[in-house]
Amino acid sequence: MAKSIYVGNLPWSSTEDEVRSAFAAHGEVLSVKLIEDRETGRPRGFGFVEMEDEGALAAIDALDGADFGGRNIKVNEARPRAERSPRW
DNA sequence: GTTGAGCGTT
Repeated sequence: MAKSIYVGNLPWSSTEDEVRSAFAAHGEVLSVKLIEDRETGRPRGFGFVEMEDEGALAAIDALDGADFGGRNIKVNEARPRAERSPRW
């Protein structure tokens, strides 16, 4: 299973490809998800990255507070999210 | 054409 990573303080002009490239340098990136306002469609400036456990820890330790697009991003382990479709 | 702490919906 993979580990979810929260990435905040991102530039509004940043893309998933940039985030994926930055995280891919420290481990295998399974998926990248940038969150944007579902109502207005504007980027919220943060996102989530799925990586393997060791890669996630390495990326968090290496990219937390690192310079990304001219800003120091915040990288931490993401909080558990509610299931999209409960089976019961 | 804007803004700046935060935790997501495919």
